[in-house]
Amino acid sequence: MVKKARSSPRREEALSRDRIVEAAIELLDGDGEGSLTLRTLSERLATGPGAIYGHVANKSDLLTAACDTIVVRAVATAPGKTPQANLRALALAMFDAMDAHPWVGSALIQSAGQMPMVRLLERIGQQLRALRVPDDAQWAAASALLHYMLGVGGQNAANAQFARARGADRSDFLDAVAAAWSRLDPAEYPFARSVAGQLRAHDDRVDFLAGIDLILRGLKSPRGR
Amino acid sequence: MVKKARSSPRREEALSRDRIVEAAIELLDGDGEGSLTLRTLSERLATGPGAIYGHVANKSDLLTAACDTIVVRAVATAPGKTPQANLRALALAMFDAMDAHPWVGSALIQSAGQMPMVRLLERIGQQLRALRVPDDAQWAAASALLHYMLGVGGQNAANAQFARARGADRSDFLDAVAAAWSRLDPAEYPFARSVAGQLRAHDDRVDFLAGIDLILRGLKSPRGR
DNA sequence: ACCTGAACACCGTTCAAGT
DNA sequence: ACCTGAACACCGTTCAAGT
Repeated sequence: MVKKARSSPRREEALSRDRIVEAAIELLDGDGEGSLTLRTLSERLATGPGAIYGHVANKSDLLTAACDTIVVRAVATAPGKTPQANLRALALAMFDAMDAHPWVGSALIQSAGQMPMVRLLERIGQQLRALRVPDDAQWAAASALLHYMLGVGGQNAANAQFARARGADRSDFLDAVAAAWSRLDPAEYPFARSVAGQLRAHDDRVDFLAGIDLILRGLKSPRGR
Repeated sequence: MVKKARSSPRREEALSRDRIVEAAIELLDGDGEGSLTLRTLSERLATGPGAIYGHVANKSDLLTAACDTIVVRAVATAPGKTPQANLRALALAMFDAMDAHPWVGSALIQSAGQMPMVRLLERIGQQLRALRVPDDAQWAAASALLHYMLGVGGQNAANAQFARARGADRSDFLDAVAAAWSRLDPAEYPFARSVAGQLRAHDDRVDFLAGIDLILRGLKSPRGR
């Protein structure tokens, strides 16, 4: 927790991309998305802001690299017995990663078409092949699963940042949302109001998996109207 | 296209929240997410940056309000014959809105728990009730549909911004992504590589609807393993 | 009461100067 | 070759001063 104890914290190890990314993850995990600044980062690395650009193209590249580090760990789950089990395990691993590192959700969305997203898409696609999903249905299925995960992750990240900005924790945030939804016009917002009361009781992790299962069920049922 | 023709462009109409939001939308649509600045906005409104804070709490509030304006229009679709038809129409209206205004996707994700998102959730929930989805399954279904839409929208927004940053259009961007995916290790990324070639041929709108239909199919099929 | 716009406290990024 | 850190061109936001 001590921030600058030593007056001349000369670096022992040389600056490297890995060390920079690692420090960025620590910053993001510790104090949220807003705390990652080229200045705070270079301070933590005991260097100047310019030095970082020797190893990283720009801030966006850095964020994608940090995100990729987390995703690599998350998708490296032990293979299960069935493709369904693998998909569920992958989904839960990603949920847990995005829950532990709330900034990953938004970084993942921002990294459209780049490595972290491709890793995820690849794992999903491979399990769909193992599930013997027809070739012409694989893309739609993979895309649905991927975008669903991205949506949940992005929303999770927004919630976390919103709560942090108000100095509140997740629980206070949910209370505030539930209260706001309860104040909506009953004639116009019956569903939101009915859901508001249950908002607090829900387990996001269970809900997330229920969404995955819903999509997987759709995959097994016959196509066409 | 002329930016400052008159030297003293005195405002005719008084400043109002609506006029500010309207100008913000024009800026966002015209030059992308990065172009919305309190300074550019106040310039366009022929006032100082401070004046805007009399009608809008902060930039985040402004972005949410702009997003809400678009969402209100999009969800106001004529009722169809069946709940399924309504859900598909709602999904397509949202896709078209997020396609025409690429910044809406990220604004929607950022506005966690606030009006634009609630409007969407409410429309989805009402159709699920009409579909006679059991009470205890409504939340999971609504959440899956909502998060899927958010994921696609967010990804769309990221693509658009990425392409704009490179001065490329959507087509160039897709070419670059397809080329990058084709360069991946065939042993490790068979799925991404197989999909890379088709990337250009896909119609995002059709794919989006396919995802919605996949979730709806899952809803109709029996639960449990 | 509302607007104005200079000022504050930041950003990401660059690049001459150092080692 | 690599690091340093001042400097540049911006941000969102505030607030004394004006009307």
